[in-house]
Amino acid sequence: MTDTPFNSWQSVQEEVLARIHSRQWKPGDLIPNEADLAQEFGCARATVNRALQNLADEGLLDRRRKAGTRVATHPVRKATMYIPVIRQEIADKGHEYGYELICSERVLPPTEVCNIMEFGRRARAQHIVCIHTADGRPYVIEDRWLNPKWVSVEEISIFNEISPNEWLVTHVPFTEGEIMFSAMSAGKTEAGLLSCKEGEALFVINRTTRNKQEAITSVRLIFAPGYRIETGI
Amino acid sequence: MTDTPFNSWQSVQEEVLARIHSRQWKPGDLIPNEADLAQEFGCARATVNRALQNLADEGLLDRRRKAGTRVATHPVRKATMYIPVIRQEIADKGHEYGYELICSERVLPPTEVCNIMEFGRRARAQHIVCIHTADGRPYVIEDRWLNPKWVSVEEISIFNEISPNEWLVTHVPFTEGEIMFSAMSAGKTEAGLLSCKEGEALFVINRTTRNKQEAITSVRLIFAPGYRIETGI
DNA sequence: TAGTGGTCTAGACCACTTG
DNA sequence: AAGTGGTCTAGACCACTAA
Repeated sequence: MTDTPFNSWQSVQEEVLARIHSRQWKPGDLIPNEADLAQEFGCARATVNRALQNLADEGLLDRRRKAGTRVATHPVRKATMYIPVIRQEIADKGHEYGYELICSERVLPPTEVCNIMEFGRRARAQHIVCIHTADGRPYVIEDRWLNPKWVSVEEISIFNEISPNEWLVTHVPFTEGEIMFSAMSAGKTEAGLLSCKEGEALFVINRTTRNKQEAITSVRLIFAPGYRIETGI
Repeated sequence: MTDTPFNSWQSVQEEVLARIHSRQWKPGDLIPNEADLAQEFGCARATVNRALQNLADEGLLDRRRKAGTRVATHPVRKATMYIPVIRQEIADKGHEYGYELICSERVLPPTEVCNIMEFGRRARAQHIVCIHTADGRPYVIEDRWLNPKWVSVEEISIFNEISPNEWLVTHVPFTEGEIMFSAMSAGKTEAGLLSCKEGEALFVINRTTRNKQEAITSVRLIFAPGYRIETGI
């Protein structure tokens, strides 16, 4: 039992972290079980559990029933990226937001999009291209395919005023999705829309959202040169 | 009180999710307090708390004392990217891993690096450039600066055999860090090392790790063309 | 100042998994 | 079979903050 009791799960977590960082508990080491730690720290087991579970969620501990808790050998670095609505992202940076609809058409999607969204080959879908600007400068191209089942024909006219990016968030719920980060060279089209040179390196986010397996929309966001996305570890 | 009791926090979470997805509880709505939900679901308040807290962590609910719990109006999409050790990432994809040290020198870092790592302007640091290959093809360039305080001169020779990326994980603990994703065009150097054309778009990860504020290392990972990083939402 | 979420406790039972 | 983490409960008190 230590002299100062650890009466909050945060303080327990800090103590455990300190022991890991000081290498008193090294990667791969088995640490004492919850009951023993609770006694040592002078708190309830649930409190220890909360702390250890949190550290395990963050990837610093490996826990298995019966096998016990070990310090992770390869602390998988989890980086959590927050992906805001584009209008907010621009406003948060202190710039004036602008939006322009470039094109809206109901056509047969390319097979690549059909595959991702699991569409039949003969169904038309809504294709929308628009651009978001910050202080008048192009910020990102939004190139989106919409499953018409989730957006009625009447609703589509709203995209003259509000970006699909923003409208969908509050009007169509989703249950799962995938997201992908990559890089591409600006072609003639992108260079024109983003007013940059052909061949410049652009940051790209692809995102598909679904409601109970069924695809709602698939979007490709092509950012102007220099864009980057940051977070803490 | 519903007929079927919800006796696990997961089932409570599912029920709450179902109500959000069915728009019974819409974005911005105030939902009942924990005590009421506990009674309705026939479980303890702690169980409801666990479920709601988890949903709040995922960004689907906004919770504030006294103000209550609301369905998030702009469900901030949190994407959690898992950043494995490069050797493992390549092995997981079923390729044969290779590693080559390109350069290791103790020199004055450029001011850009000094700023990020908060170095004095006159202190030398260890600069290491190496390359990771998959089935013999260049996969990623690792361009790293090391704070000499954390790695002794004797230890540096190990990087002939093991990449800093892998060695650091198990030998030097860190407490915080920043990570940044971006895109760049291949210059002459990158094109040479990655055997790609000059001007191709490359995906880049910058990462700095610290131990109690003090910078340990700052690395830039420049991936071969076509690299992308994916995750679920 | 009152209502809400945040957390702790002590005890209990269960689920998993290793030896 | 037994040890470990995972979770539930009921009750309690606390911390924050909107009204």
